[in-house]
Amino acid sequence: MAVAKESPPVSPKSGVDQEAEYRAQTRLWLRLLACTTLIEGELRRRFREEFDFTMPRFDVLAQLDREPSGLVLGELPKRLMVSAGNLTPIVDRLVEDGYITRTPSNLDRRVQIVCMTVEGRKAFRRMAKSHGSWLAELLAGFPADRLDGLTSELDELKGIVRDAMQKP
Amino acid sequence: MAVAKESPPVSPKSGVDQEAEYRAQTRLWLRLLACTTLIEGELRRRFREEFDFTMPRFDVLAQLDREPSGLVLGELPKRLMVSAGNLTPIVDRLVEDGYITRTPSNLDRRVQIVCMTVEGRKAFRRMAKSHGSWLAELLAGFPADRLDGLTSELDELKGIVRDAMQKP
DNA sequence: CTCACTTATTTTAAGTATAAAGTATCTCCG
DNA sequence: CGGAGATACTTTATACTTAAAATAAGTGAG
Repeated sequence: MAVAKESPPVSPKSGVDQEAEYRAQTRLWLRLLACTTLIEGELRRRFREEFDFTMPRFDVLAQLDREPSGLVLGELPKRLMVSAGNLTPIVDRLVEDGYITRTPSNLDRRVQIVCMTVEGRKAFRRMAKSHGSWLAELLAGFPADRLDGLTSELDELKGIVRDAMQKP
Repeated sequence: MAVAKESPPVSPKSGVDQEAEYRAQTRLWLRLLACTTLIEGELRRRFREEFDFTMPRFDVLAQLDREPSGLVLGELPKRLMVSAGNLTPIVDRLVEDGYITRTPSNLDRRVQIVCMTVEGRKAFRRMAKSHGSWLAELLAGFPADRLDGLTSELDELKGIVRDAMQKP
């Protein structure tokens, strides 16, 4: 089947161009990381100061807010892109603090259903409002008519990266 | 990984437009976060599998690689945008494992100079090479002629966010 | 039925992260 | 000088994170 000794490059770019593309890719990655770190850090700080709350806890509530009938616990790690083991103590504390309930399913005793409580929902809405205005404040300087364009590009990037991860 | 829904406007624009901008900002933030999480997770996984190494450790080496004469320890938290206390155990382990040295300055005994060892530099170069090709693999599908444009936009965004954080 | 498999969740070990308090050293004003 | 305050770094307490092992419950082939 294979004939050539050294498999020919998929894209026959010359060394210099390839080097340049490498650097451009690295720059993109570093910028992406810097932006996210910067915003995330600021949001985290404010969550802590204003509400004595953390972002992972908020993220769980955000998922449950749109599910009035609750969610199978196992759905959370998938949606939040975190490991299952990570979620256990976070959910524990949210239950303990009265924001959510955790009920075993009676169809399958391995499964648990998590559901926001009334107080949880109230607290979430209050925090979500602040979260939104903090974000608006941080991003205010970015031209409104270019928000969607940038979002699309990132969407595209996300799809590309996901595909690249799927293949092997 | 904050995931908020929408809430009322903040700046003195009116109604519908403001709502729309608000949602566009949230979408942008979620996409940014998703891209970074996705790429970071994959890079972390590979670092671990291939080199039994972590990204924070790699990041420290990356900073020291460009400083043949070493770096004042206090410079690291600034460059890496992490807290100083966080760095202590990471640097400890890198010293322990022989990748770097930590020497007290004799001009100011509070100050420490960290410097890569020969083996550290060798290990770093090997890992950096893989890091680069992993990134190239993940980003390969993104048009090379648009890399710089996206990077510029993120650069701009970073500046805007930083300014917004400065003001208060 | 039962034993191997699968699935849902928790536990554990190791590492990363922050904020805040602590220690040591330096600087400089009075 | 000498002590107040600044600076460099570490320690502590708490929380998040993953990978991998453990537990527990369902599923299905023989």
